[in-house]
Amino acid sequence: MNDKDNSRIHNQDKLIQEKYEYYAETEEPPGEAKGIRLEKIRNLRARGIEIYGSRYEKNINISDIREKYCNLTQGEPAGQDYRVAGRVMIFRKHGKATFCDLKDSTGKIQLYVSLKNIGDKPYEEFSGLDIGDWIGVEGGVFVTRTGELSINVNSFELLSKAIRVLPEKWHGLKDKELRYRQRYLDFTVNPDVMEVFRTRIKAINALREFLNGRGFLEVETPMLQPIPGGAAARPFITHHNALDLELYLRIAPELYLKRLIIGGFEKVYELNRSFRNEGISHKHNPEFTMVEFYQAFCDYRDMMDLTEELIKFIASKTAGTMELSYRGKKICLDGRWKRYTMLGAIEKFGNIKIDFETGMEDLLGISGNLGIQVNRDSGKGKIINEIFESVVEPLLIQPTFIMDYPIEISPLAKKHPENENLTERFELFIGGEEIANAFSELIDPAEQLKRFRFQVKSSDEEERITGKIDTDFLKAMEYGMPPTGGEGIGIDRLVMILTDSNSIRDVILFPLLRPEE
RNA sequence: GGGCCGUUAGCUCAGUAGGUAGAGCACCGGACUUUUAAUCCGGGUGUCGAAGGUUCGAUCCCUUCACGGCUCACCA
Repeated sequence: MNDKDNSRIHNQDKLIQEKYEYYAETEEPPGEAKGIRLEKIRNLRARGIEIYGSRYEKNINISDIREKYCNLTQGEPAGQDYRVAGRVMIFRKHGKATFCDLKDSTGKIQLYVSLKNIGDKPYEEFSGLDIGDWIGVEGGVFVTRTGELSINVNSFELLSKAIRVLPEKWHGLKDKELRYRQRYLDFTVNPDVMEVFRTRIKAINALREFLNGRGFLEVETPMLQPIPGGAAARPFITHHNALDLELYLRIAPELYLKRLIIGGFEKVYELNRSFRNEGISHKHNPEFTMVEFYQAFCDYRDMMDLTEELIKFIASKTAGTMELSYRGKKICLDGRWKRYTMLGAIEKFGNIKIDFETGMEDLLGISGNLGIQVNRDSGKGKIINEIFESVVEPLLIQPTFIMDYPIEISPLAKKHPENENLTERFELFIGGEEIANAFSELIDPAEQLKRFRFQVKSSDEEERITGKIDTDFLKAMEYGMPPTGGEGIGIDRLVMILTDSNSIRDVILFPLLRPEE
């Protein structure tokens, strides 16, 4: 051993010494297992073994091995060596031979490591590995006596050492809080979780593929907005120092996308993260993903057709089928989806015949009987919507469009030509959940101003704090906005349905949690 | 924000009519060259979420708090 090696080991020793102190002093007291592993690291380093390695030239994925050798039989040599890399998940030690499972991003495969094959010293080193360590191995593929496709390891390399212990192999990590807080562990030990997010990624790719294929342009508009608009929600407030400016995280990209339509873009979309400073539930995360798309010269009926095609396309690219299972219920996306007006749906599903001619006292009586808390100052439209949500919404398991929403809850939608109390707006429901919201956009700036004013007037104290009217948007509209169909789809909710997830947190990689302590 | 439930070993969970705890996996020591949650022998590694209170004595009973889950409300 030369001086250079000596000083390297000395430096490593010093480093691990510091590390040991770091864990001892700044973290929770190291449990025995971690203490033992730290001790182990010290020993490995004293022997000149680097425990945090660098690159490893792997030449195949585990899933590719499985695919390539699915027909390999016992005793038949595969005849070629491969280099794979991954994380050690479990050991089955048998004295002078060891089986273990190696996991990479594509799958798991069994390793067979025998003293006879790799030699005394490497075998001893391999025996010192822990569950959770990352290693690279080189060896040939074969099938064991029990029929398990395996790699007969000729040599291995430690790529990175785990000094914390992975959760249990059999039950995995169940504690939801730990799963969300330490998502990396969730992925490591609960393989289904990665599938959920692979589906999410596929759905988003399919969405882009579909919209790009239809000539929509993907754009990016401000997330920091001086006036948050496009939805009714409380925003997050932030501040720009240099401009000394109060800014808000967007609650929707709507008003900026419409500016683009005014500017001459004909079809645009934004796959956006929006932020709403409101309650957290199994359906709500403070930041969430949606797509908004706008198409000039269209109305809400065109958007309905487009939506139906879009969702079917996404389902075919993710689930690969039109039959979904969600919360124990079968959902069938095939065929033409049902379309009802809101008032028609209330009559059909609730056997309640109401409209805007119905007297206020009657409406209050009906909502009262349904146990709905209604503010007496609310307009008829709001009460009708409450009745709809209570009576109809939970029943809309199969994909269903509900059309013609009351004007007072639809400030950005065009007035219905046949009923001034309604708008050309629809929502799509699947599995009892609202998935999409769309309308023929209101393009008359004078009417828009009137609606904004009504919103501000009828909003409560809290909403009024940020209930400023976006006059810059109105100005844009005054230059002339073409008739446009616009829509928003909640991506998280859609993915929940595609993956049969009960909570939005199960489809968001890092859902917001209160920090520990 | 309201209601209900939970928090015990690294993980999954038992438990104590109040006498400071236990099982599987993981871990440590030993045996074992084709296992599949390998097996066999030996070893509990813990501030029982936190702080008060009651008590001779609290992980257990009471109060408050923290965090989480489910649910209702608001919203998408």
